[in-house]
Parts: sequence; C-alpha cells; structure tokens
Amino acid sequence: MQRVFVLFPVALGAYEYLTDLPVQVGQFVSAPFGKKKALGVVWPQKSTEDYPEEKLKKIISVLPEPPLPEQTIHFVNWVAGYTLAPLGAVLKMALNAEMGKVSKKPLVFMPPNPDHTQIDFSPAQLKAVKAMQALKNFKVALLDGVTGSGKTEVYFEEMAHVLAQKKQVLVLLPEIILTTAWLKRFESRFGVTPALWHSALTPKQRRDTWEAVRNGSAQVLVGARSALFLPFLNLGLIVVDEEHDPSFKQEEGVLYQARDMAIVRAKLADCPIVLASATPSLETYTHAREGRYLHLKLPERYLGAQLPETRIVDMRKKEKGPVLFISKELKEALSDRLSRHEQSLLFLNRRGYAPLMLCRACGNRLQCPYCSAWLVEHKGSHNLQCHHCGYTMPTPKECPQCHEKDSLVACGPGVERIAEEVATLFPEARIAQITSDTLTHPQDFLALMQQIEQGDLDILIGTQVLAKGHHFPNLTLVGVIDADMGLAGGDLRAGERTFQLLQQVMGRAGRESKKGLALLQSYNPENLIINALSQNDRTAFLTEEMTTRKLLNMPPYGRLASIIVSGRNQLATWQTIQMLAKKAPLQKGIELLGPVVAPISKLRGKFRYRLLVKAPKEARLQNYLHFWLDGIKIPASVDMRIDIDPYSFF
DNA sequence: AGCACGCCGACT
DNA sequence: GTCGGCGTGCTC
Repeated sequence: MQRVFVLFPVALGAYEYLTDLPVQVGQFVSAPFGKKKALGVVWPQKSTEDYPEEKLKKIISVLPEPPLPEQTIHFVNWVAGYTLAPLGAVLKMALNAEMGKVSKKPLVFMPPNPDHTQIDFSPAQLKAVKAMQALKNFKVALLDGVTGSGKTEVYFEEMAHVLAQKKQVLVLLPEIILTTAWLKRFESRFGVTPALWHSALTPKQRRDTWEAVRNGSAQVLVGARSALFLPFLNLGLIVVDEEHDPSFKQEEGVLYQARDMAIVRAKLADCPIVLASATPSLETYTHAREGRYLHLKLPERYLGAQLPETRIVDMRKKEKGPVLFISKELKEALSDRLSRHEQSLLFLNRRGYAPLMLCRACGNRLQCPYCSAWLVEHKGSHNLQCHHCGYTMPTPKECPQCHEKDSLVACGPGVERIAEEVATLFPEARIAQITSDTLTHPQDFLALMQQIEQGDLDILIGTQVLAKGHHFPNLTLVGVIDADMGLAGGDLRAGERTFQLLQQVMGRAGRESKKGLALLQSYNPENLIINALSQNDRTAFLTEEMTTRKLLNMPPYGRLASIIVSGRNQLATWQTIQMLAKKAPLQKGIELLGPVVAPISKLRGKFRYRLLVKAPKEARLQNYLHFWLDGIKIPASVDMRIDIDPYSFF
C-alpha cells in the first residue's frame, strides 16, 4: 500500500489516497470523492504523512488512458501558483474533454505539408524568417508589423520550419469567429485545415482533438486561449497572433492572461514563441525594446499598399441641424465613395440603437434589475438589453416608473442608430450592420465577407468584429463615429485599448493600390491618443504611455493584483472586504488601494467590491497574497477571487 | 406535519 | 463543481 495524491477537475487541491495498484504520476484514476466516485489524475506531491492513514480512501481503478504529459502537469502547477487559483480548477481547463472515452471512428487530421506552397518574400519578411529559423530553444520574438505587412506569411514559414522537424505547433487567435479567413490562408499554404479548439466543438470533436494533440497526430492546433492547456507532447512553436488583443485575458473562472501563460508554456517546452501584432501591447513592446524579446520589424505594407490619410473631425464645431452623429466632412466623404463605387466603413463600438433610455417626464433611466447598468435599446429586436448579463425586456410603451405614455427618449448612438441616419442621408446606398448580434455563426461571417468582396454593399456599419484581419480591396473610407468613446472611465489600459482598436479599424481603409481615408470624429481633438492616431505615430503614443506608466509605477513597470469580493448580500459582502483590508500586512513598497465599489457595482444580482494591490515589479506578489489571505475564513455566501495582472476594472 | 428552498460546509 | 444536512417559512 502506498500513499498518492489525486487531483480532481474541481476547484480544490489534490487529495491523498491509498493504493496497491502500480500507479504513475499523470495517470487517470477513478476514486471515491465525497459521496460519489470521480475521475482524477495522480499528482506529483510528496506526502507529509500527517493525514491519518485509516481515514484515507482507496483508489478504485487505473484507467487504460495514457498519462497526462509531464509538461502539462508542470504547466497546471505553474498557472495555479501564479494566478492563485485552486489547482483543480486549472486541471479542469486541461481536461476539457470527456476523459476515458474512446471514439470508434476518431477524427483524422491530415498532416499539413510544409512545402505545399512557396512564397516570394519581401527583403524585410525574409530577414524576419531567417531570424526566427535561427531560434532553437525558448525565446520570445515580437513580430511587429503594420496591417498588411505580411506577418502571417512570415510566421507560417516558421511553422513550416518547425513542422519539418516533426514538432507540434500551437497557434492562439483572439476570437474564433474571425478565423475563417485565417483558415483559408492556412489551407492554401499547407494544403489542409488544422485541428481546431474552441467552445463550439461537440463532445466527440473535443475528445478526438484532445487525443490527437496528446498522441501527436494533430501537428498544428489553432485555438482560442483555452487551447493553451491541451496536452502537447512535442511542442516546437507557439504563435500568439494579435497578441495585444484584450480577449486573451480570461475574465471568468481562473483569471489568466493567455499570452503571458503561453510564454510560460513555451519555456516549459523549451521552444520559441512568436507574438505577432501591428499594435503591440505595452508589456510586449517594453520587453522587446529592452532587449529581452527578439524584435522583428516589418515596416512596409506588402506590395507597396499605402496607409490611409487620416484627419480628425472636430465635433465641437458641429453645425446645428437634424442630423446628429455624422459630421458634414464624413457625410461628404461617404458621398464621394458612393459616386466612385467604393466602399466605406463606419465604426462605432456600441451595439444596439441607443445606450440609454430616459423618461422625459420623470427623469427615470431604465436600468437592468440585476446589474448597475443601463438597458440598451435594440430596435432590430424590439427590446431593451443589458449588455452585462443578457437580461432583455420588451421595449415599454410607457415609463415603468411614472407611467407617462410615450415619454421614453433614446440617448446617444449605437450602430443601429448610425445605420438609420445613413439610410436617411443616402437612401440609395446598400448598407449592412455588422455586430456580434448579427454574426453568430462562422458561415454568416463568410457569407458577409463574400458580399463585401463582390461589391454588393456600399456602407458597412459595425463594431469591433469588423476591426481585424480582413482584407477589403475596395474599401477606401473609414469613419470613426466616436473616437473618444473608449477613453472615458480612467481605466489603466483605456488609452492603450483605444489606440490599438482604432489603429486596426483605420487600417481597413485602402489596403491595395487605392489610397484610403480615415476620419476620426472627436470632441477632444487635442488629445494625445487621437493625435497619435491621426499622425499614424505609434511611437508618440507608446512613448507617452510608457512615461506615464513609469511615473505611476503601473504595469509593465510595477505589478497589480485585484481582490474582488462579490455576493448577493450587500452588507456581508462589504463587511468581508473591509475585514480583508484590515488584515492586510504592511510591507515596504506594497500599496493597498480601496476597498472601493467596483465600477459596475452590481453584476448578475451580485454586489461587487474591489481592493487593488500595487507592488514593485520585483515584489513577490503571490507570496505576499498567500501570507495575507491564507487561513482567513470568509462567509460561504461571499465569493473572493484574485486577479493577478488585472485588465478589466469592472 | 410536510416539504421546498436556500445556505453552508465537506470533499483525503 | 456536487452533494447532503439543516434551518426557515409557507401551505395543506
């Protein structure tokens, strides 16, 4: 009889068991757990012998399944240690498949052919390819190139190089709905489609893909952030495309930044990792500038396509009239494109018709019953929606508070309202609204791309789903309806996000031989970010942002952790966070900010409070948090979670 | 009295 | 996560 630890895919730590079976670390076992039996993994953890042997239960059986690879076990341990999430919660991400099941007809992944196509590279591309191919062991490379500079072809070449060595490649992309265009490019380069990992897979696809990654038959796997936890045996390269994209930060369950964890994963595999972006995150850019990352630059647009001319439209000088959201300049530019049969894109990162409904009679603002957020009017679906929890109600005919009839007025614009205005200005134009409401399936996206390419549409009006990765050869005008929108709120990364998003959107204009124009409607035309965008001066933005962050000891020059406490009982929740704040140990250099009410103080019926821990870069932040929080009991009705390197301050 | 529901702790 | 125990309060 020996004592072994078993970790289950639930938000707990490993538990000790007795067994006389010959078990190895990583093997899947069935064991009694609580009132039931459960599937777990034999975990490498030394027994302290302090749990009485007579209380230990026995492992029931060992599954014939091959063991979880050692690197995956190390990775789970590392991520749990870093994020302070329960070990089992991290294991759950690695076992996101029905373990133990065997498919009769498993999915077969054709191997990608590294020599399927040969590409003619520009000198800059060739230089980047050569530099990457020289990397043998762990190294981070930033592939830094403007939209259309040919980053994808460059990292495809590195993938081909790694595939030729019979090693696996992991590609992380921000949002899977956007990958259809990417997959087409992959297929024309490698002759086959790669294995995919995303939330919409069926249980069988999930199981088969998991197994194909583990046994090495899936040589290239493309996925969203959770693909990082797949059991690669023989990983030779990781690519994180659009590395700056905020969707790499997981904001639910285990809170982690997939780009950062991907670097750790590459380190464990001792292989190179490529971070690709036209607008690198400040973190990545700083590492590259200070020489820790290899900085590969692709300065020109491939085939000489030009960047758009950019102008700020000062909305403060807006003329009086019935038209509200589209300026005279933008209207004229739209009219120009229509007469030349070229396409235009109007960008507004807000779904629906209006972000707020207000009663003219009593001043009531219609709010979500579960969140401290306004309900957004959606005319298309005749309802009001909460964009935070998904609550919907039919648009009322009267004010729910004072019952005055027809007193509700829509305040502010959403995509639907812009579309309405465009339809009034240009009744003959063929318009499409493009948001996550209208694009739920990858096929919809593909169909839309086709419509755009065939020239069936004149004006596209949409949110950030339009921002990235697509090549619209006849699109020559981009109008940003509200360039200031993302800058409000004072969140640490508001400026960075706005710059990255708008730079990407503006890059949609004029990608081929036709020169594009981008118009930025702004009420803050002197704002540094708006100016940097209009001058296409990334360095100006990055320099200013780095100076500010350095001055305030904010990331990447300092470290943050957020402690979020939430619960249905407002008083108990508030008392819990106050108690936590009171018990915070003093440590030189570590600052505690708060407790404060979270910016969205109530979400899905739960009240939320937050403490921010600010520490110097070299501080042992996790150790500090353990020292502080281990052993503190909080009421079961209150949830506490820790967000290391928080992105959202909601 | 009977039971539905929500809270709360245990899980080796 | 998932279970059971237990207290509260509503209904028959």
